[in-house]
Amino acid sequence: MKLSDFEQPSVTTDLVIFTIKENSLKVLLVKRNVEPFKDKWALPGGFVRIDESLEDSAKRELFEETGVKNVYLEQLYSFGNPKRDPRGRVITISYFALINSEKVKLKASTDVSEAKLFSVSKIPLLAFDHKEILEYAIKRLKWKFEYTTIAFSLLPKKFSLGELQKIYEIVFEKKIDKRNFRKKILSLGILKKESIKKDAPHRPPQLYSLKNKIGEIINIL
Amino acid sequence: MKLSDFEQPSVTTDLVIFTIKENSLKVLLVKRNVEPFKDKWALPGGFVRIDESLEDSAKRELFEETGVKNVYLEQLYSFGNPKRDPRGRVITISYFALINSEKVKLKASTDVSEAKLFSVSKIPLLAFDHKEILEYAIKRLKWKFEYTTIAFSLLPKKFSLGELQKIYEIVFEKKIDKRNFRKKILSLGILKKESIKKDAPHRPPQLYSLKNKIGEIINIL
DNA sequence: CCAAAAGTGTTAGTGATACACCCATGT
DNA sequence: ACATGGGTGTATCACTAACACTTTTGG
Repeated sequence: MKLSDFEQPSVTTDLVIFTIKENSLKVLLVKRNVEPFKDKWALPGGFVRIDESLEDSAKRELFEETGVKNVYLEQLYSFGNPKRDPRGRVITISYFALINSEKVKLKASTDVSEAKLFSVSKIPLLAFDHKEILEYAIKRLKWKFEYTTIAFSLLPKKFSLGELQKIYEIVFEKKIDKRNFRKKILSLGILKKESIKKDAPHRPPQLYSLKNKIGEIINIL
Repeated sequence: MKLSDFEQPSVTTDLVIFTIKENSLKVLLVKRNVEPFKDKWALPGGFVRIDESLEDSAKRELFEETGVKNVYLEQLYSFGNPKRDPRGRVITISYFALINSEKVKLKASTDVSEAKLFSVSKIPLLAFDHKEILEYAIKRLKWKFEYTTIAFSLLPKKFSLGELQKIYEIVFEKKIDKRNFRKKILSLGILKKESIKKDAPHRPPQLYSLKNKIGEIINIL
């Protein structure tokens, strides 16, 4: 039996890139300048090259769109409805990424006229089945925030508990009790005290850093 | 831009089919009778047809191997290391299924000389990267047992709490306190009392059924 | 002295765990 | 009568949730 005995689909990776900016959870979308769905917004993505792994493909596209590397990236789900792309059979492996908005340099790449961050509450019509992918990603994001430490990957090395709490409040769209939040985070035993921040326009906060190495995500179930 | 501008990989679905039999968690493996990995054990799977969805492909293969339909099936993860198949670029979308062993009729299909259930504690060397896929599936299975009601899909419509507990004990490989287990399950409020089982060789148990429709999995986080 | 965010404890309720004996049936 | 699995309650501990005031700084 040879591989060529079977019709071969095309395979892409698509990325749901989240960040927090201006007190809101944002996702990166690109405007397509080629058919199909020309001039429509879509998730960034592209074809998997024949000699790269799925994760490498996702990392490459992430870098092409945002200029960032070494950020939180995980495989989300694979979508393969035979009709999802009008050009023919295209299967996509979706990934989601979390990046610190300070580090991003948005670039429109080939096939794309514009790249922009959208609040997840104001998403335009999307190409292909990207609405479904995005909704799935948002669910997973919330879940991961609740049960792991991925939220920390949106912060600089040293951060205050207030900054951390703000991120949670934005993602869950609700106020959190400060005392309970601090108690819970500190009881995890994963933070190291750093210096006290200077030059705050109010009482300066205690800064913390992660004890384990950056990017190591732990489960707190 | 045309799809054919990109080299197209082959795409398969592979299945991790779990069941419980003889007080042990088992997984279905097939013995390959073609190259590569001829005469080696592997997860059942096959190429995705050009006009079927990923899930339909998994369902079709599940049916071909076991003769069962309408069982618990979920997408697991996609594996796409460029070297995972010596024949060339093959990306696989893995699925995991949970079936009641009473309903299974194992069939060796094309390319396969034998199909057999193996205890997860006694897995032979596997073809491709199937060991990795299986380990991932076992982790997910345990997680799902802990936080959802998938365990019920291994039972007949009417079952006793003892039968349910036994399944948990097999999957987690440890004894569970009977009183606490019953308290927790009953407090979920998802069970309906049925009749009392007759013809038990000991005190006959109260039978229960699920209030919601079969196959509906709920989260109990 | 005012504004703005940081920091701090206690109580009540809920869910998890540990634990041992009697019951109903078939043989 | 015995073997087998079915069935039951209580006490302790850990975690969660609700709740308000003082502190430190810059302007």
